[in-house]
Amino acid sequence: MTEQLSTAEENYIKSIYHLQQAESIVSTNEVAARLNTKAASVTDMLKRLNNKHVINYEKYKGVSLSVEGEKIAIDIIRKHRLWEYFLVEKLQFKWDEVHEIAEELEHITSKQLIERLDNFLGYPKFDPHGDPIPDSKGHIQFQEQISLIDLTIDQPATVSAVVGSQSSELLELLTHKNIGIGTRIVVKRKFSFDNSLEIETNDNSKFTISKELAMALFVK
Amino acid sequence: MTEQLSTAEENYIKSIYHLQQAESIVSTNEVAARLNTKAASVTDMLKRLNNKHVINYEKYKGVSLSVEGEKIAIDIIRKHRLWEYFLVEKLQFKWDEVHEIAEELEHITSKQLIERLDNFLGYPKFDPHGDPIPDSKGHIQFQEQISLIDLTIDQPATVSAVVGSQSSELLELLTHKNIGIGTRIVVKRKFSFDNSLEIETNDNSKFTISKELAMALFVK
DNA sequence: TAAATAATTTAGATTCGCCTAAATTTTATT
DNA sequence: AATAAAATTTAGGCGAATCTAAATTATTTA
Repeated sequence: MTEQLSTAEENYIKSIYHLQQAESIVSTNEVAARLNTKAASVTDMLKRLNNKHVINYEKYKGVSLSVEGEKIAIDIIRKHRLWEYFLVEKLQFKWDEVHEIAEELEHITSKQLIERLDNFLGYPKFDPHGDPIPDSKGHIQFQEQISLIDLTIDQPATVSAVVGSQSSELLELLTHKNIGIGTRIVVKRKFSFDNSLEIETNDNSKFTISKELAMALFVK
Repeated sequence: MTEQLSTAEENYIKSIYHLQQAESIVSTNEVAARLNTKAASVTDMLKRLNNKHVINYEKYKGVSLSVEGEKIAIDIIRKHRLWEYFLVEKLQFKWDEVHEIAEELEHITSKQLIERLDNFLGYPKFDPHGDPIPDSKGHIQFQEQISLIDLTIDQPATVSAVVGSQSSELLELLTHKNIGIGTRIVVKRKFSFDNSLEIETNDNSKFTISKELAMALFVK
């Protein structure tokens, strides 16, 4: 289909994909900020990617992925998230240690490799951060994720993502409270004074968490 | 210690290492042939690597690895062979399918990753082709390997390498006879007429193999 | 050993991916 | 709407890694 892309090209495509989640048209400066590079370098690359038909780009008009480009982006994301899953589940890395390594592994080209890895891992649907892993056809299982703060009382749910998962302070708190991706939670009471929640988890323990923490936890 | 090396630089170092197994001083043309590149490109790179002190190089005098360079080479080979082991043992690849993929994986930089992978795999000593895997300190367990054709009668041994393992004809024959790396073999008789051998394997089957096959099998 | 041949290096280009500085276009503000 | 500010692109350059063609050095052979 498409010829081999360089690592740099793949990183641009991935960035544009992620930026497009917020707004369908992405600016040169946004891409530059995300990739820690200069706007002039981005313009250069956009011209090249445009020639390869993986993006739609017009001078001064911003950029978006073509259908082809979106396929490529999803494929890279699939690889990234499968490797993250592997690193956490098989090699015992913590979920906040795997991103950098997966950034490298996601550029390994073998199609066979990723299919077999997927099989070896048991076709996981979500990565260690709770983000969905696209399947081999590029289908992404989108899911309603709501903040724990908005969860109905007595409605069981599973922690599927943590916003700001890069913060070690947050990680410390979660470790202490024994909460992670996959933890089952039921909200038992809501205290309107400070918006804190009384919750019950997996291990039958019942305790209160702050508004701040509840807002950082997403469940499905 | 040393700054980050590019993939290209690492590949040059690895090539020089392997070529040095045959002769301690390696020529520009030998490197060029091994890397499918031109002699002029090699000269360029040798100058660069020389400046980084990972090789010993003098114009027209050939090249050899410095102590530092050899460490780097062994580290890359360790990564390559561990990944090959992973691909065969965990992802069910055949041993003749993994080289290319490992060529990419060997350049992933994380030290932690490779140590954890090693642990996950159970600290294997030999890769699927029977080549030794250097340990985390760079020690390589060298082993006497002899051709099966030279093995003493009634002396049990284990298949540790196959020469010409890239040939699919050979692979076909080995699959049919159910012989692979790790197969235990005892030579029961030698027939001087055609130098064929009667052997007994793991699974208690007894059969004859040709001189050609015996010469391709190495045991320890 | 002198000439022929082979190996290696140098010179000069090219592409990729990046940079800075200057020019241009778009957007926001008065 | 005119001008100021912000965003973007162009121009020109640089280092890495490669190439071809020409020059140089080493080796082989007659």
